[in-house]
Parts: sequence; structure tokens; C-alpha cells
Amino acid sequence: MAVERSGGGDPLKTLALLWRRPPEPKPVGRKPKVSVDQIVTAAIAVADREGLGAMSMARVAQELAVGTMSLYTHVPGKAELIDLMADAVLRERDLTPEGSWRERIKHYADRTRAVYRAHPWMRDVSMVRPPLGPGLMDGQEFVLAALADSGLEPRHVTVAHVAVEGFVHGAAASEVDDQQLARVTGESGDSWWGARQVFWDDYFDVERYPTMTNLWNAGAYETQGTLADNMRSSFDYGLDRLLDGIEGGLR
Amino acid sequence: MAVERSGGGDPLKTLALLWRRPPEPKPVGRKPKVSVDQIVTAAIAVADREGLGAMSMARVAQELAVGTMSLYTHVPGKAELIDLMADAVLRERDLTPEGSWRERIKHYADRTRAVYRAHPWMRDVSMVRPPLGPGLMDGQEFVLAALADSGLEPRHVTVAHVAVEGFVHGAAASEVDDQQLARVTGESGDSWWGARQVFWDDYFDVERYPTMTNLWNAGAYETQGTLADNMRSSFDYGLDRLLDGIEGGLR
DNA sequence: CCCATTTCCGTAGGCCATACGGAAAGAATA
DNA sequence: TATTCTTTCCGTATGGCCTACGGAAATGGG
Repeated sequence: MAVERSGGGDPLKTLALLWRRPPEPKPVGRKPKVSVDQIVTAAIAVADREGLGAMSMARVAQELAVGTMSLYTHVPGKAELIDLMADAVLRERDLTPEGSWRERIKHYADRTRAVYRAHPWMRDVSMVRPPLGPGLMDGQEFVLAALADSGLEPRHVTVAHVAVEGFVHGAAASEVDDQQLARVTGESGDSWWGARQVFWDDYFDVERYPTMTNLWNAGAYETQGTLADNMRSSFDYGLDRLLDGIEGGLR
Repeated sequence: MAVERSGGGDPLKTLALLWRRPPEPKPVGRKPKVSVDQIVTAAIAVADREGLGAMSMARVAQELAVGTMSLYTHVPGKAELIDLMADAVLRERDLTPEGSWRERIKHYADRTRAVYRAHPWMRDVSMVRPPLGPGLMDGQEFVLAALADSGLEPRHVTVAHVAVEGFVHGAAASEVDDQQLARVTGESGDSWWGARQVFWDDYFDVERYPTMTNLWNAGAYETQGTLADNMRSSFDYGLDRLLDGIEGGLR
């Protein structure tokens, strides 16, 4: 299971591709069999179905019925292709600025999570040094506008933004990690924990871990629904606490 | 730049290795040249110096002056080795339960960040489906005990724990991402942004991004110190807000 | 038709993880 | 001392991936 980092490759080439316009037809030369858009779309489809680890240049070429090496005429490398993919799916969010600043941030969080759920391979793409494409930038403008409307000072807006952004992407990634790993290993999250029953039986030490033991006995680990449901409720809880804390700092 | 996911490999074998005792000498058979501890230590040293992507089985074997394939006698595979590495560095935290519940969580956060700073490759290891080793379990017990002491109900302790854990690891990873990428690409974070100056010049649209433009003009993006300093202040801000929110929920 | 341009893509090279099985090392036993 | 059994070592081999390079193919303009 390999994971790729966005922001790799040549920044200038990546930028040009991220902000590309529809290509003007060239007066001379061979006509292209495929476009950059088609390559990105095919790569996303492969990653959606098989995971990012299985998305090789050869696999994408196969999807497009072209030769592997021909892809390099259009994208400089795999790293750049991943940047393009990440930005393309972020563009699916369709953020609509309605309601209070908190509602807007929650809307952003929900749409971001939806993207991770639709494309679980996003978990495997670092969003810390992200591609500065339209999908990402539009999302950041959206959150910044919401935070600016909360009454925070400019300096605190940017700091809060980093905290919110980090939380949302991190939590969304955690939430789908279960789903993504299940796909790759052919094992559901619940059965993975079951397979780890051996840990509880053979290695867990109640004297070493008294709090966990007490919490277990108090029913604190009882799940309602699936693991993903619980990740979701933790996500909501954490975001609410974070927004409460930001809001508390306004008074 | 490849990134690995912990929790890979055979769970039972991994558990046995995570909770291993010093090996009893065997009555017959060839004496081992290296131990599991030595392999893990060498792998950590390689990852610290060259990044996780450069840490191949061949590279670790070279570090130990043994043949690559001999490593597989001791660890089942690379995935398991990475689990062992992650747990080993988490054990470096040396958590001491002193002070209020908030102080203890902050202590945990600081120690966790220190681990990520000392071993930036931890950024590249998913901690969502983690190895259930002593390093990790001890840390979780520590946070759970702090949260239990805050007065939260058991069910809320576990939910808050997931939020805190996710925030701390995510933020720590973000903070060192800058550092890690700089090492890999031989480029500092500041110069990376500099190289992206082209974005601001050629692609940024003030009409599309009015809030960003206003914030920029208001000096909200002016940095004090390095990018890592700013990540740190965002980390502190976010954690404070999260803990404020948790504390607010107690009243 | 010829030339220049653009795209296609096979070949080749380098790197990685790891299955397999013969060889080497060491202790116990006859 | 020699033999046997066990354990470890590790070279060879296999399959997979990314991408540099350069000849071939396709296309339009003069």
C-alpha cells in the first residue's frame, strides 16, 4: 500500500496544468489521442475502484487504451497527475455560502467529507503542501470568508483557518481510512478488530491500562452502528468543540 | 516519495513482535547475526536520515552489513517493520502524569510533537489503524486517564479521546511536513512558497478570491519566524480551542 | 511532394519487495 | 570425530513500477 504526496513534481508545470484552459488546436503536428482531462478522469476512476496504490501509469494507460509512455507527453509525471486528481475532486464540492459562519464551516466540512467518501484514496494524498489549483483555492476562500464573518481579527482568521482546515481534512481522512483499508485488504473494519482479538486476550494488561479497563467496563466502547458511524460522531463532536472554542474566543 | 500505512501485514505476527521479550537463546541452530531490536533501530536511523521513502529493506540491510534477504528471517515484511518502528518511537515520549487534566493533555501533545520532529517520517505513517504496541497503548492510556479526570462521562471520554488523538497526530504531522519535504527535495519551505510566486503573479485572481486579498492586505499572512513557527502557533491555538470546547461542555 | 511539428510508444535501465531453496553455522548425540 | 537436526543466512529469480530516450507515425502548411 503506497501513498503519494501531493505537491510533488515541478511546481511550474503543475500550476500550468492545474489552471489550464481548454487546449487551442495546434496548426501542425499529430493530433492527440487523449487530453489531460481524460487522463485525470481515467486516473480518478482507477483510484476510486482499485485504490491509489493500484493506480499506476500503466493502469491508467490501459484504461484509456493507449501506450503507457504516451501519457508523459501530456503530464510530466505521476506526482503531477496526482495533484491534478486531488484538485479535480475538490472541485466537486460545490460550496454554497448560506447561513451563519458556523453553518458555512459545517457545510464545508460535510462537503469535504463527502469528497473523501466518494474518493477514499484522498486519504492517501497529503493535503499539507497542496496543489494550488482552483478546487483547493475556492474551498479556502470559502472558509476564510466564513471565519472573517465571525468577527475574528484578520490575524486570527488565518490561524483559525489552519486549525479548521487541518481538522477537517484529518478527520475526513480518518473516517474513510477504515473504508479504504477494507477495500484494499478485503476485510471490513469490524473484522479487523476481531482479528485483533488476540491482542485483548494475550497482550492486554489490566494493571498497565486501568483507565481503559474501567472505560470498557462502563460501556464507553460500546458502538452504535459501524466504526465509520463512530468516527463520524467523533468528527462532529470535535468540530463542534473546536468551533465552540473559536466562538468562545470572540467574547 | 512513497508513504506507508501502519497496520499492514499480518496482525498476529506484528503483535507478537510488538510485545516481544528479549529472545531466549535457542539450544540448537545457527546463531543470529542481528536481533529484531537492531533491525528496528537501523531502520529508524535510515528513515531519520533519508526519509521513509528511502528506507528500503536493502538499505536497512546495508546499514547492518548483512544480506537483504536475511532480514526476512526476523521480520515478516516491510509493513511489519514499519509498525515496529512507529511503536518504538512512540515509546520515546516518556509521559509523566503531573498537573491538571489539561496540562497532561498538553504534555502529551508536546511529547507527541517532539516525536514527529525527531522522526519526521512519522508524517508518512498512518496512525489511524495503528499497531497495538506498548508505545501506542501507553500513550492512549495517558490521554484517557486525563480525560476521565476532567469529569466527562465515560462515553464522552472515548469520543473526546478520538478527537484529541486525531487532532494531535494530524497537527504534529502537518507541522513537520514542511521539514520532511524540505529534506527530501532539498528545498526549504520558504523557498517552496517562493517558487510558487508564479502562482500569485500569474494565476491568482483578486476578484475570485476577495477574502484572501483583504486578509493579505490586512497583514494577516505576515509571518513571525519560520513556517514551522506558524504551524506551531496554529497547533496551540487549535488545541486550546478544542480543549476549551471540551471544557465548556462540562458546564 | 517535402518539411517541420507534434504525438505515440517500444525498448531499456534502474529500483523495489519478496518467494524459494541451497549453503553455512552451531549444538546435541552416537 | 562424524553425523544429524535445527536455525539462520542470503544469492538468484521473479514480477512490478517509473520514466529517459529516440525512432516511427500522423498531421498540416508551403
